[in-house]
Amino acid sequence: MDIGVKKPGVTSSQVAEHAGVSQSAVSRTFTPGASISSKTRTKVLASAKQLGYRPNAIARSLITNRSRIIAVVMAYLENLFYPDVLEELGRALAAENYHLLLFTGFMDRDSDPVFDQLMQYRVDGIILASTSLSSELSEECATAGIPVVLFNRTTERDAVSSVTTRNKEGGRRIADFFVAGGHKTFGYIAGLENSSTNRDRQQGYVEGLAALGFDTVVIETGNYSRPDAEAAARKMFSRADRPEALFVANDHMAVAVMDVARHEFGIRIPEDLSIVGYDDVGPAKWTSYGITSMSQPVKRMVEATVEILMDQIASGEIEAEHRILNGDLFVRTSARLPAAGIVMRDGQQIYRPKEA
Amino acid sequence: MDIGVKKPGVTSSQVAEHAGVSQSAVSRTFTPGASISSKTRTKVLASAKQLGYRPNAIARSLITNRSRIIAVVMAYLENLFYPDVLEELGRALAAENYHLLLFTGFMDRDSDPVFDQLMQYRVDGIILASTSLSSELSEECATAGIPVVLFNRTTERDAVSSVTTRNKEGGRRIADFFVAGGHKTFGYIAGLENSSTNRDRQQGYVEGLAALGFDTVVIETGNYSRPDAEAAARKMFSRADRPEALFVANDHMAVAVMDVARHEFGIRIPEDLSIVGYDDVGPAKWTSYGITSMSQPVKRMVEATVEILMDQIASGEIEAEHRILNGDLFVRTSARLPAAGIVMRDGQQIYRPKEA
DNA sequence: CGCTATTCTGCATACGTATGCAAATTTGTA
DNA sequence: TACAAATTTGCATACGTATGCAGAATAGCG
Repeated sequence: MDIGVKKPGVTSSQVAEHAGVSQSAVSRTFTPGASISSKTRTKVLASAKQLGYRPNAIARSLITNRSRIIAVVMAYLENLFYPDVLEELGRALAAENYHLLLFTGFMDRDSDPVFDQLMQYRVDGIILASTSLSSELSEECATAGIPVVLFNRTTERDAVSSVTTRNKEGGRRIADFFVAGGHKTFGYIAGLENSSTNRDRQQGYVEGLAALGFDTVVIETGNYSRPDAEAAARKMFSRADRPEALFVANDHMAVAVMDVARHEFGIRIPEDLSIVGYDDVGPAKWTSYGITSMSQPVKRMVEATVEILMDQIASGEIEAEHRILNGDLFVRTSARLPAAGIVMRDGQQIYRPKEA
Repeated sequence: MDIGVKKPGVTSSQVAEHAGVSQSAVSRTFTPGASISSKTRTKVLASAKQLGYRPNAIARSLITNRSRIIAVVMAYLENLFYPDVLEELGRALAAENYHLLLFTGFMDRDSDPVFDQLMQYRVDGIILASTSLSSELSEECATAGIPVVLFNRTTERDAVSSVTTRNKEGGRRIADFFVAGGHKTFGYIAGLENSSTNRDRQQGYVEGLAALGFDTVVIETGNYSRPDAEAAARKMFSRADRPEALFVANDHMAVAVMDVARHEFGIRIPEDLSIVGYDDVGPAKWTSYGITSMSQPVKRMVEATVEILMDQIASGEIEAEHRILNGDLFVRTSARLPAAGIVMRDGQQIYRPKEA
């Protein structure tokens, strides 16, 4: 069925003429807080409805110099953590009357074209949630004077805002948990080696173990990717010194690692091997996996992210702000339980070594 | 660190002045195919680079009446199928120099605000990939003269374009597969009852079974949601006439159903129960599940979607087009195997009852 | 070299809205 | 009723770019 050519679109001037007022009046009708009498307002609204008028956001942006668009850069969505974040971001931004321009589906490191697009649309803010290509891109954006928030990531120079959780403490808590469970040998499946999350989790874990008297940690790298994690798991489980406690840097990899352990090596979990993951994302909760996992509070992280952006947009001041939130170690069936320290909260078991 | 107030942004006029040419010349430099000598072009490009100029897409949109933005509406991203689609869409649209405005994170059925936003940004096209809120919204958009494509969904009145796979044939193939595997009793866990995918899959399945002489199919409804699917599974498995072959309307639910079957009811898969899903999405391939599943070719579906949109945008003609693609039944470990009909393709087992 | 045909260029204007300013209207008060 | 104060209104202009048009520059050709 052919509906024909694209309709021209109703303009404020047309509405003005139809309502017998000036174009300014129409504009003011649709500008909250503008000076307009309720009489003309209703008159305008009636005409607008009749003509099917909707303010042209493009034209508005041009004059206000505000696009009400936030760019979100996520290199990949394979790890369910990111779709979760995206969905929550959609909600939070919509509540603030902002919109979400998504940049995804490019694995390569050519951040320049992305940056170009961002700049061309004069986005009001940028959320960088991809683990790679953050550093250069964030520098560029900050230089351009656009508010940027790194999501679940930080950079060395902390000139750009970020929202993260206490990854180092998380790693340390997992070390505590393993040792409290009576484990003696430890392994780690690393994420992307140059990512801050991986660095912090690993450091906290290794330091935590060292503080408890365990100096050796067997390490393989899974690069936060499923195939790499499988390969890492195979190497890990083929070692003569296969550890009995294994921290996998995120749940996305932990799922793969568990599959390899059980179905390729016949390892029983948690009898032969304890596994702890990170993110507490969907599949971790599925009974087939039941992964004991450090949570990252997505909702609160998103709220903090949006809050920072809104503040910076409103004030025009780009003052780097770092929000660091707390997670909890949700205890399920993938790791041996310690004798003490497990408490209930909201019907879930979490590990709290000392009363906090 | 405070970088100060937002930079004003370099305009084409400033570049023009710096390069000693007119603003038109600058515009033409950045408009492919415009009439400009290579001499002035290089001059302009030099000045542009020096000043850090980037064309303002907002202003450009205002005059060309083309935003180069495609709106994508996805109610929820919990089912990994949709993040997959999103990632692929990101790639495909970027290749055409289009951008992706994402609307997600609203479960409620208030489609009107969404529609308002779409219209305000004068998007060049709309992709509706959420199973709910499609009908009304698509009507509205079509009336407004904006190209719309329904992704993985159709409506009764087929005035609006759509991209789907042969869901009815898929259901039928699954019926064939089950019967060929020697099953005698059959069940179905339904998706959203008013969705076209669910309707077609169910119809094909039931008709296929009937054609083979089996008239009773036990049905529970999971609404394409994980919690609902778990509840449906519990009801299904508590029945006296629990079927031995169960088609679950998508993999997202099938995973939940398998977990309930194994861990709550102690049902062995595939010894006691054969399960087949739909979508062939991530977790279906994980060894813990190994779901035999009808695939939907995401990449090709996305290509078709973008192609339709680009055609309609270029021609200005909104002629409803329906692309229906083929899927394959990927055979894994969740269902008993038939004696014949399984062939290898690209290292994967698929079910092809007759040579096609 | 002179003429025409072609390619480039700049001028002016348009896109649809927001907003400062001054005029017009309404409201409040004595 | 009369006047000041407060509110509302319309006018004009600006935002940054694209583009039709006419004139300027260049190329082509005998």
